[in-house]
Amino acid sequence: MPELLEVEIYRHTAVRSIGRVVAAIEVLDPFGLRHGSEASSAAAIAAAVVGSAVVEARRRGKLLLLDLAAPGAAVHATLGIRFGMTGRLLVDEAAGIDGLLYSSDRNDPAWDRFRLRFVDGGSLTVRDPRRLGGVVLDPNEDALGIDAMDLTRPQLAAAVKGSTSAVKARLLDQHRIAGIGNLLADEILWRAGISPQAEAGRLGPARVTRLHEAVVETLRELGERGGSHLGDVMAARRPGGQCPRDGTPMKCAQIGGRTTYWCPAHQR
DNA sequence: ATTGTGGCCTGCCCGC
DNA sequence: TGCGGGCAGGCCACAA
Repeated sequence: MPELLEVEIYRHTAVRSIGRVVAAIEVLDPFGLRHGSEASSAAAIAAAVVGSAVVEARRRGKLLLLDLAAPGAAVHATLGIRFGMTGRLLVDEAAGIDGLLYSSDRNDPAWDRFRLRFVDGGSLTVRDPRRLGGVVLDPNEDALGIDAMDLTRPQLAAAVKGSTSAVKARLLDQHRIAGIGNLLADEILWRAGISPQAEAGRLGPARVTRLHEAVVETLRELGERGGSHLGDVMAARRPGGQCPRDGTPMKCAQIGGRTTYWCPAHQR
């Protein structure tokens, strides 16, 4: 569920854990510890974090990063948290985001997958029904591209240059630009008036500029509104939906492996 | 190297 | 009411 905007909210929530020493970890599920080549064991995570304090809460794309240091010492470990499609973050049992769109308002403690217990009695919890998220010790942050919040026009131009794939697939490629998910991609392309199917490498300078402006504007505006699901095109992302700009029936197809909606009239 | 595909997981909604 | 199918805001391993 979370795209960059939601993970940024989680980061703000995680700031409340700064300065607090970890007493123990709880792995309530094999959650995430199976995750790919970067998988970490519960024992390795415990050894790295117990007795240390969270000193910084950072974010790169959709990856939340908690830096840990022993009292008076330098950072020696970083805990990376991925939220998959349905993960939430709770600190001291308060959810970072309430009333999520993607599923019901249920918010069941049975879905708790990972927890840091602090010596002050509080906690930081990852709650993830579908278990598509994960926790990794010292993740390779540079495997992710530039954070979409910091994206410059030249960086966007470099990200699409020479690619034969659909522009939407490029926007979703976390190795090049980190943080844009399926809903943000559809909103950005709708605002830019660019078809998600357009070949990335064939976008001219004017279209790259428009796309960059749409990225900046979309992140700012939807950030102010409070989430990736609050875009103008969201209501039209359904069978029978009509473009909010010109009333044209929206098209729907799988692009970049994800369900995509766009307006065939004004997105070219 | 790039690009596309299948699969991982579970909850929810729709139609029968 | 119960059940099956399809869908979901992500990402990884794998194949061509």
